[in-house]
Amino acid sequence: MSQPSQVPTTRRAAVDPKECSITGTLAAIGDGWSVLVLRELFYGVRRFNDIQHDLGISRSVLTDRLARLVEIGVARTEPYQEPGDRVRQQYRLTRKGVRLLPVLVGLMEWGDEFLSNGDPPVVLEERDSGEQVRLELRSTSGALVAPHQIVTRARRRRVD
Amino acid sequence: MSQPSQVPTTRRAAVDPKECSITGTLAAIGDGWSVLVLRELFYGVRRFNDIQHDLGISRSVLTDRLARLVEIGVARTEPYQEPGDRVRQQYRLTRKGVRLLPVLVGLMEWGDEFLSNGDPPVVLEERDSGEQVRLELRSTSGALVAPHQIVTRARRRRVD
DNA sequence: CCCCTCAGTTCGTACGTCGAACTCAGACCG
DNA sequence: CGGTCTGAGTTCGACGTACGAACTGAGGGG
Repeated sequence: MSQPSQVPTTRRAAVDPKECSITGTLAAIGDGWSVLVLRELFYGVRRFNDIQHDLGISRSVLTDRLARLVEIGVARTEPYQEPGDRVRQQYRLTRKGVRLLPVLVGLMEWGDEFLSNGDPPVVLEERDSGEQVRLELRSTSGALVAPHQIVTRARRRRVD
Repeated sequence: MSQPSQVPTTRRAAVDPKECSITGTLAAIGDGWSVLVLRELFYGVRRFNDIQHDLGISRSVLTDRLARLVEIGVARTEPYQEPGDRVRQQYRLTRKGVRLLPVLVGLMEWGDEFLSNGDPPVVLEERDSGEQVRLELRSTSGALVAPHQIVTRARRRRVD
């Protein structure tokens, strides 16, 4: 630690707030509807009307969000054809979108703990084993880390 | 799986979208500014003006967000007194707020990977060991789980 | 007594979101 | 060939929320 262990009232962050990836990620998908659209895509809902129905989102906003998600490479369109119907487009997560899953899981676990009284409405399981999947903070040595044991450090530090 | 292994175009989610903790969590803290305020609190920035300065958020919105975070129990006020100044209030995370850390870490790691080209501006370390901390999806047996190996299952299933 | 700082509050403007209605393309029906 | 259905958007006016800038209020210092 660069500071003595008494931490009465820090004035500024040790980290330049501009240089934090959280800001960028939020700018990309931080809007509440985008996250819910991503959740739908992860759940396997891929069609415009189905997503719109599930979320109760306005169609214009859904159009905008889907376009944005495609634009930033988190989702992609894919043609499909129902028998006896014309070709239409559906939406699927890309690898880049799948990588957002930990965020969704984090939101879910927090809600499970504090909003659903530990009775999760939805559980995540590993496809093959059927074992439950959870999110964990671990150090490089593989040990579990409690949140309050974590400190931040700027890689490219700026001198104010 | 309840469906055959060909998954051409699912129509609806296997999970009732209303019964997902993601919705509730987003309703609580899903607004973009709330997340950034939480980040500031996690970084150790505790004072109104400092947060406002760092984020460039409007003062009225910051007042509102801090009040909401306190109301839902994610942050709390705490008096402090600078020498030769009167007592003022600052804001700190509660345990409930600290439990949101995995969400913040998830956002950060995604941004590190896709927005900063793998060159993270900020790293998380375990306080004592100095080892880097990462977020991992693991099954109950402790094995790492790849995102695409995960399936969802509703605990209280509704019959449509 | 005036001025300073910090922590908000107030206010008018501007932008985002909403529901409802409309458009468009293709397939089917008779 | 005309009418209708469906999915996927687009358009539009009303409303709500966020914004910056200015103001308030409490206490300390010169």
